[in-house]
Amino acid sequence: MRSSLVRGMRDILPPASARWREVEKTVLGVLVGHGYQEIRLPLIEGTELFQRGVGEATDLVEKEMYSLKDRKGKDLSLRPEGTAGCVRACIDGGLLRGRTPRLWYQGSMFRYERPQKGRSREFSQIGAEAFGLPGPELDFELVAMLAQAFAELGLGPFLRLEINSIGSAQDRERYRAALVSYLKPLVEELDGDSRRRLDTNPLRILDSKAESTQRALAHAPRLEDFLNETAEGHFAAVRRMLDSAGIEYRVNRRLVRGLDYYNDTVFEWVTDELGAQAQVCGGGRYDGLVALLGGSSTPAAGFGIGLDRVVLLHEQCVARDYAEVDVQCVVVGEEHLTRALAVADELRRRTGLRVLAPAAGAGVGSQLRRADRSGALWAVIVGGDEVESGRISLKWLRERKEQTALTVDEAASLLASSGDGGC
RNA sequence: GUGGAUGUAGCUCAGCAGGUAGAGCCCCGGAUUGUGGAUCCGGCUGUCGUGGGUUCGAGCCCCAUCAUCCACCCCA
Repeated sequence: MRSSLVRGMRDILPPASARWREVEKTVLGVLVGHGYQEIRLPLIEGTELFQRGVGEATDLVEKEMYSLKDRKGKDLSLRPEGTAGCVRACIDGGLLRGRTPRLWYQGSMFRYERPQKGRSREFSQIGAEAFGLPGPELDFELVAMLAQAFAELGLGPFLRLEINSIGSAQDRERYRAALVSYLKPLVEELDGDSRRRLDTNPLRILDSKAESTQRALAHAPRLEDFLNETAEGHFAAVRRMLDSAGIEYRVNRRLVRGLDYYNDTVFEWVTDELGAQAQVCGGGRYDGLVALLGGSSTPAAGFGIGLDRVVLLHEQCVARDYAEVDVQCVVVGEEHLTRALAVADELRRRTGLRVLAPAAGAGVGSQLRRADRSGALWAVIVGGDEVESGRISLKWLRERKEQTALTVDEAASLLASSGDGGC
């Protein structure tokens, strides 16, 4: 019996992997350019980290975690998101003492959900988290980096930024009470999920898609009326900065996050191109989380980018041909294989290009056909004529140029001035 | 977790009152014995998702199962 891929997992094969590389490189370039440093985190954490950090009542913790017991019975979980683990690591590593680290990480997250396009059980995120900065300029910085990254990827026209402020925990507590007492008499009109949430997580009712629920919410109290002055001022400042930077956004007063740790500014990037899996990025401020997880009270904010969805969108919206190599070395006659290998090696070292070694045993025609298909820009031919004259033949595969005989040295400097080595 | 659709070659798909599998693309070779892309010629490729059942006979019918997709849900 042939073994098969586990449900909800996915392989990323070439050439799709090249696209992943490009997306990752672009996003990370922006983060690094803003002074964010890499932090590497474990895939497994104690289950209670997520229960406390993300929130007991969230769907994520309630029913989507890959949880297991190790051999001594300790409760562990594969990370379903990155923020809690990052905060834990910062506390453990003493990173927050008198410093304001800006960090990025990338890697797999795991959630046990029904798989769909854009939603697999293992998925990849790039996350950024910044600590110790209470001001609105951090919220702005995070959003601005995302706007830049998405623009560089050519995805600007397909994405929309939505932002909101959900105030402090106290604000939400007061609002929650008001919302519940407003909805209680209307219970009959709510959909099943929303009814359950009335007790567990009433704010999530706000972004229910059920029509009857949205009707029932028509005259509900509004969260923005419950925000304290500081939260109002903070949100206004963030918006001013976005305005003056020319970053477009929509204030969505119904936007609430599914994870409990957020406060004040929250945001999402959404697209209409991916069906139901519309959200490609989400984030916000979480000033209370560090203290909640046992560190000293530290303001913080961050985001997570759903890379699978961004890559999917990129695939749909940005045409690309990813070449496998830059130069294909072609050998004519097996007796010249050693020479050809040496040429390939020298070109590799001198140019930094991707140079594919020659395949002995195949005819010149088929070697060139493969070179053509691989997307290589050049073929370098080594055979009897070349060995005799002490040169190689350089052939342009994508341009109308005459094939020329050059010394390896000349070829190397010519090639070095073009191309960037692929990845 | 709920509801629905779909699984045939590497890819896109055809196949029919149930009679034992086909096309295009791809790939390989040749025309052109040291030159790719176009054209022409030839060739290779299948547990018909898996297991069971009905039948003389199942890709097609029935049951189960697995996977994918869509919506719900959930989030990134």
